[in-house]
Amino acid sequence: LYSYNTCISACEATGDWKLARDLVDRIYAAGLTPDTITYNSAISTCAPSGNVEEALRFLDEMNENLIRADTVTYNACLACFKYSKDPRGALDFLETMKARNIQLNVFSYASCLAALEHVANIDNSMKLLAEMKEKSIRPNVVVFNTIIGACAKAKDKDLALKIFDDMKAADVKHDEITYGALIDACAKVGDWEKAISLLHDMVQENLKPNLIIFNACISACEKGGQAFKALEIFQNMKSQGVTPDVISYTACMNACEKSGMWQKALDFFNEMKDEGIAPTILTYNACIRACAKGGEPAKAVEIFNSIRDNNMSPSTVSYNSVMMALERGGQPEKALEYFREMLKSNIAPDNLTFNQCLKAASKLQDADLSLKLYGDMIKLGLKPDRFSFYCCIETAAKQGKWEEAVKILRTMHQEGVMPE
RNA sequence: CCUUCAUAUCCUUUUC
Repeated sequence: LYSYNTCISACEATGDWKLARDLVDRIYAAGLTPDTITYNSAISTCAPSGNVEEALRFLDEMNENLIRADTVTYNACLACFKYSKDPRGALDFLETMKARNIQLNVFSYASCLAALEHVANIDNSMKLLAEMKEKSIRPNVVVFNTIIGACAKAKDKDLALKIFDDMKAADVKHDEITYGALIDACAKVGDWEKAISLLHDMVQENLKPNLIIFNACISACEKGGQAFKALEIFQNMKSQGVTPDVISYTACMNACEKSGMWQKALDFFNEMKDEGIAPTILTYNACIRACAKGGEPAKAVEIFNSIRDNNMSPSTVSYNSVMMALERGGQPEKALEYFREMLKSNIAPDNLTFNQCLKAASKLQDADLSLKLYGDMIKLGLKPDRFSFYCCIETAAKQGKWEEAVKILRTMHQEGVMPE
């Protein structure tokens, strides 16, 4: 049984819950009885894919077979919500745990906080923190780090820094991850100076900046429009023996592109390939956008096509980016061709895709097209925003159709979209 | 610290 459990545990790294399922069945087939650890491990394999259904199936199976489900079991289930379709379900599950008299611990709250990070507002996280206090469960470094991470996602840098102070006041020792989350909070609002100052702080405290820390700093400089600072950090990390990865390169490329140095962005692209680092789809997208900004639509198309040559699929953003390049290059018809190709390839268009098309329709002065696109957006459940309406109005305006323009303005009001 | 639970880093449109 110990051997089986070890194997099941190994499935977590790859998130292979099917294999875990098979191994559990084999335990029974071998005439053995799985224990709590077997199921706890099996449930954990469902976390990377956010497969809550399968996790709960394992939990039910435990109950049917009278295998005791403990706090770790329930915590493992909670962790499955993070990447599920409904991460907020973690809150309900926490209530289920209470109702079933499962003893909550710091892991329960940390898992729940991690699940909420991407979807909820920070108030929810703060409530959970308060609840821990009530229950005399002391928040640990992971709990604080997770909350700081949530502040970063919500672009609330000040709250992130305040939590950091609270953490110190509570005598909870911070670590590299704390700094990583704090620097990310600065990055998200483009405060590159604070990000770099935090980098220095951690060095002072004898915490060694790792790859993620440097990458977050590069991103902070990029967002703050400081391309040269970003490149400086890129050099610094190398001289400190930290090898840049694909994220470092992609972040640098974005920094270059944002500052108008699109050739430099492409240089990075070539350099990373020379280093034997495989680009991700995000890297390709950064390249395409650099070409778009540089007024090189042909190059953008070339790189777009090379995505498939490298056995990857263009993403929605890839299409949006290549369409942007073509539009900027004065080829709106060609941009629309890519839109059609996108639909054929079953890549889901998003709001930006449609806005891009509406912009093309405006350039082509094609009011019928813009009307059709508007209808398609609604059909697909996408919400036209101010820019979508703006394009429609512009198209009507170019054709002197003022009545049509006024009509669109009214629709806009009805839809609750505020005009500028 | 060796069978089971939680945390940080990269991409897209804005009137002229």
